[in-house]
Amino acid sequence: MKQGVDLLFHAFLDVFGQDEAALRAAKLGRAHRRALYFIARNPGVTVAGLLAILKITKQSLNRVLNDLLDGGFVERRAAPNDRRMRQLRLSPKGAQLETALWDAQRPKLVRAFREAGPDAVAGFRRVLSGLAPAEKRNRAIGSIP
Amino acid sequence: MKQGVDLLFHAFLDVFGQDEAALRAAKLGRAHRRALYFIARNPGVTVAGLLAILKITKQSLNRVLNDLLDGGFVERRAAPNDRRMRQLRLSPKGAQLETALWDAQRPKLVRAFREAGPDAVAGFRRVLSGLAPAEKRNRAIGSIP
DNA sequence: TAAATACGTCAGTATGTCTGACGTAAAAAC
DNA sequence: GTTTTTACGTCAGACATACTGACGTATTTA
Repeated sequence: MKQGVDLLFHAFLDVFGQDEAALRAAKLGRAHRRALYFIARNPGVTVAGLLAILKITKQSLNRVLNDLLDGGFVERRAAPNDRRMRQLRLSPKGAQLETALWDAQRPKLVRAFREAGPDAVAGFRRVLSGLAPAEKRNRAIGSIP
Repeated sequence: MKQGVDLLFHAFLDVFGQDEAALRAAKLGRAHRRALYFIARNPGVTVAGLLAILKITKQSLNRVLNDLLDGGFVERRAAPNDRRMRQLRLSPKGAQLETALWDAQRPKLVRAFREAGPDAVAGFRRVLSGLAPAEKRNRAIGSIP
């Protein structure tokens, strides 16, 4: 079982620990990359929703978010039904960056998934779904499905 | 595929992001916990070996390692065959802490693994093995198997 | 109108990590 | 047997990320 934890650690480093040139070019760090990724995954997610995903504090997110807003990577606007909430989505510029970042790490994932085979991938998902907290197994709270 | 990345992120947070009371009681942080874990997993690992696992710099590790040495959680001694290398292992006190930490997170893993079933676990390992860099798939360089 | 909610921000702090430079002991190369 | 390389330790300074706590604002709900 500990072997599984080892693997989880290394795989996570491999997927999320990369130091992309495209990121540094945009003067962004890994925290920005994660935010960007989950905004892309959950277009229209609210600030509270994103906080729940990233599990960081409002203050921590705000710094990152302001960088992304200042850089024009993310757009923020009031939710139509409740104007207290702010919905977040990628700008075209942000989407372009996200695509570039994703394309850079995609081959590794494709290869791993294909080499393992569909049954292994199904098992991979089942185990990780059991590990991740129940509320987070699907899309984020506050996102528009 | 991105769904798999989402899962990996949340599962990692769940497994490695915990803020154990036992850690704070020992005045240690998550970086110490990771070092402790991988020393426990690779008894006799060298400093360079541990660096390769954690993928941090020598200076970063040294601060963490010194805390662990000062606290009496880890023992360091020269390798018999090459006295330039230092082998790291847990002290009884360190092993005790590691066991306590592990026992705290174990139930979650046991449950996830059991609920998913052995085939799913096998798939989980296959996929993660494909994601993790090849050199790290087994035990660490510098460890005594 | 009053209270609660969702968010933004200011200020200060802790943690974890980095680069760069320098030093030491031991092994390997010559 | 001297020189070079290796493996590690350390000092100094910096940056990135995240935290706690307090306070302000707009908007919705009671």
